[in-house]
Amino acid sequence: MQSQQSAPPIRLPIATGAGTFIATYSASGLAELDFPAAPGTVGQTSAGPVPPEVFAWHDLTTRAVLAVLSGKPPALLPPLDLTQGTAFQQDVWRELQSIVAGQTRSYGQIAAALGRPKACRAVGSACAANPLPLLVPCHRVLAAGGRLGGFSGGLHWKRHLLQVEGA
DNA sequence: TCCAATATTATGC
DNA sequence: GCATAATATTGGA
Repeated sequence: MQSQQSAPPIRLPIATGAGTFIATYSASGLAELDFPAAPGTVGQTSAGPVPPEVFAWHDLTTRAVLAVLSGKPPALLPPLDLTQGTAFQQDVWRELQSIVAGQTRSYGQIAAALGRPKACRAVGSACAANPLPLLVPCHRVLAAGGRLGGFSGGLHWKRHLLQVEGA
């Protein structure tokens, strides 16, 4: 890369009934989505003008997040920038997006779908590194036997999301 | 290159 | 149910 940083990440808040999420956009699309942190902590949202592209992405992201929180699949998603993870992680995230709302799969199932049936633990690590919870439905991945595994940002989110989806 | 950690799973008690 | 071993992938020293 050149020494010039012409495209710094842009952070925008998403206000929902459950709190304010923070969406981070790169030059390629939505790069990260954070759960509401401390109450009142909106974080450093980007100052200055927001590029038209990002503004359009943020509109799609906002609607998608609100839809998922309501237990409905997002009708349209902004371009996702998943170039930060390893090849294995990107493979896992791509597999997660194929899970339909209301359906659940186990870490072992995801691992098997990737051709590594014994990589269940690695799949869990990949999910933990998922920068886009909700949009990449890591909350629909359970441990064997239908037990809840873990979840970044708190298990209560995972439980709530599964409940509204009827899973 | 080696070591330790992990959002798992299977087995044994 | 709880404890233990095994397995794949990652990140840091």
